[in-house]
Amino acid sequence: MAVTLREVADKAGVSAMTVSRVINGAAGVRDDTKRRVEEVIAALDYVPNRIARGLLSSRTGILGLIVPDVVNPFFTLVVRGAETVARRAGYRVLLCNSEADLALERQYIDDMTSLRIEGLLIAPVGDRSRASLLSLTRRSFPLVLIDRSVERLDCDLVQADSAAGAREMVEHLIAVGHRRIAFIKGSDDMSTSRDRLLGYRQALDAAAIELRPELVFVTTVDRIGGYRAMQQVLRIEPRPSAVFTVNNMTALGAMQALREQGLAVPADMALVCFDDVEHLAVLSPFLTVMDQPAEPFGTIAAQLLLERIGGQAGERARVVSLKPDLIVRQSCGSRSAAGGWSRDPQP
Amino acid sequence: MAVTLREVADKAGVSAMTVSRVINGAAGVRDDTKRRVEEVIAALDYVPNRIARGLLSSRTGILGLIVPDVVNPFFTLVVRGAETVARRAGYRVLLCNSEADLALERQYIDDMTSLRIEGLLIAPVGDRSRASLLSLTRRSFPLVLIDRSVERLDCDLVQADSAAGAREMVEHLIAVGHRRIAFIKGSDDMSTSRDRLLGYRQALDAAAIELRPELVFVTTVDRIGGYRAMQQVLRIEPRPSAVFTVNNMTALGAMQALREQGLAVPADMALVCFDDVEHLAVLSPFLTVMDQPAEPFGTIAAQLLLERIGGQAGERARVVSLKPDLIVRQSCGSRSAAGGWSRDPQP
DNA sequence: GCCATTGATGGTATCGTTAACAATAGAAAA
DNA sequence: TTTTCTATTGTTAACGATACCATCAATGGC
Repeated sequence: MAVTLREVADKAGVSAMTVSRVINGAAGVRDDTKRRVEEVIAALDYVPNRIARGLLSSRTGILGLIVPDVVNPFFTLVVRGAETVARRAGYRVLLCNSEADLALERQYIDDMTSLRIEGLLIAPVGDRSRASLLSLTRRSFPLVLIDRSVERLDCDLVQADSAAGAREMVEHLIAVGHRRIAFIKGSDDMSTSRDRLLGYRQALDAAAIELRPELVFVTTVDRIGGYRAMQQVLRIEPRPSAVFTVNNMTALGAMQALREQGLAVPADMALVCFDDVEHLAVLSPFLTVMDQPAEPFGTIAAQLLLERIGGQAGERARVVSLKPDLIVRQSCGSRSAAGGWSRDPQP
Repeated sequence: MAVTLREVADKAGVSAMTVSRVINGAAGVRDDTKRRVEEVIAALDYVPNRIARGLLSSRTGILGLIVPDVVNPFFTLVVRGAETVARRAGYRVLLCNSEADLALERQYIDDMTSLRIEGLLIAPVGDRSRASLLSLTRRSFPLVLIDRSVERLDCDLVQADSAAGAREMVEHLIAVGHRRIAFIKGSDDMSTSRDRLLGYRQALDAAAIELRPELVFVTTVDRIGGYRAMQQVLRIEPRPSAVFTVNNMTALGAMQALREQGLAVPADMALVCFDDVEHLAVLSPFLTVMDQPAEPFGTIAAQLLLERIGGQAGERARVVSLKPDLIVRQSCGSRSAAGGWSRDPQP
């Protein structure tokens, strides 16, 4: 169907090898031969078959990227960052959406392996992703984890300092007067949930506030999860005065639940979360958040991966911890930093 | 490096062909042989090499998807839709972000062709994408355009009825009392900009309002473009009472410019746009928009593409026009449909 | 008991490209 | 002139999987 190198060779009256040399800019081709071949290539609209090339060289020029939810603005930015770096290095990115489904994630990993991607960037579903990933690390396949670590899996990782971030955020809540603070988190299978719980605990401890297990809600880390969890929060007596949700999507769901009950933020309930909600911040910046540098997650992870592919990384796993940033806006009734507009995105 | 079929064959004491048969579930393998091979496959963690397979069959199982901006929630949803349908049909999606850059787009198209993707979904940069796409259509390569048509390029297309949508939206503005309405649009190179301008014109005509060229602003269809255009709008005397922006990102930028000037929506200026801003609608639904069914854009386009790949589509190009939906909220000072909350996303 | 038939398995060529080596021609050196 | 060299081009094999045909043993029918 598509034009092959051999057809070009025939039409140009040379051997396949000569055409190959022309394509790859190799030396040892006479100028007029080269010109003739190039003319035929242009005439036939010939494009080399990377698949065939890949078979021979096992260099496909493709990187895999698996995220649990492409629609989450955090991951969208990660994707953009990774893609940009990959492109500059001459790689394409094969993007897949695991939908936080372990079986689907496994299938994608197998598929990508089978397509001979040269390396994998992944924000894993959780610790149970270990089995799938282990088969990669065992044969030292280039692999970088994003956002979430996996227990007992020793490999490159780009994450935020979740515990410190959570602690700072909860300390802020305490500082502005909250003492009954609920925490909406994801499964303990995810390192981010564990780490943020730790920070929550530390902040409470430091303020000598008892951690009440009935104020910790476990749910799925998406909008619907946040929505349901907030409904549960609202059934608690006495009602907490503040809620800390584990990420942006759960915060959105939580907001929605509050709104449906006619409750206002921060008047009736303070609300904070991890991750900014990019576009939202522009339009009506009021949610106080622990912003993670999403795009750098992608760029740094891609760089680590490229280094590993290039054999420039040693045996040892490298862990990059990025510092999240507290952006104080208006969602926790803080009087200490009214507005906080200065930290908002510039056009 | 990776385990090959031949290694499995050797270890199992059979020929390569037999292993191939087992992998593909072909008949004609004795049960005990099959079992033995399967054991070796499991033991060696063997995964068939799709690249090699692809070389022989020219079926790589990869679809290409090129969008101008992955971060735009509209395209994010398109991606999700397309990916879901592709996966169900056993295909992977290679996603690339053209960043509305023609040269980059061309490079991606060439790269993907070279990787022997089986079909391409693309939201093209604009009419000037024609040259790149023509080389595909000429050899009837499976291709579906998303969101934007390309002049004089006859191929499958999934779009919204932009003209009708724009007209309805501007008519709404007129109905609630606006007569001096600015329009922030993208380059005429994009069909969506042309079509929406047409709708704008029709609505004005129908109301016997003269279209004033100085109220039409051309910019890039991203946040910064909307921001700059709105700054220009604010310099016009007398100031328009309403602004219609061509998409969600320009609306965000426009909002930002307004906020910086301390202007309120809709009190000081009405604002409407095409595309909803998903997450935003949940948190503080106030922007009146012409919502496009983003995810169906992706699913339908993918279906059309799969049909074409499967040879179930005829010669003729198929054009699917999806109806956008006016969601009236509070950003144009409408009293006729106060709130409009009923149309907002449910959890 | 012999040949046809069936079922299981192996051998070979192939996909498009390239690495490694071979071969040719003309030029330079002897 | 003959040899050696260099520049250019061609040949062969290989990457991993599979289609196609060949082979072989066992079975059944006569």
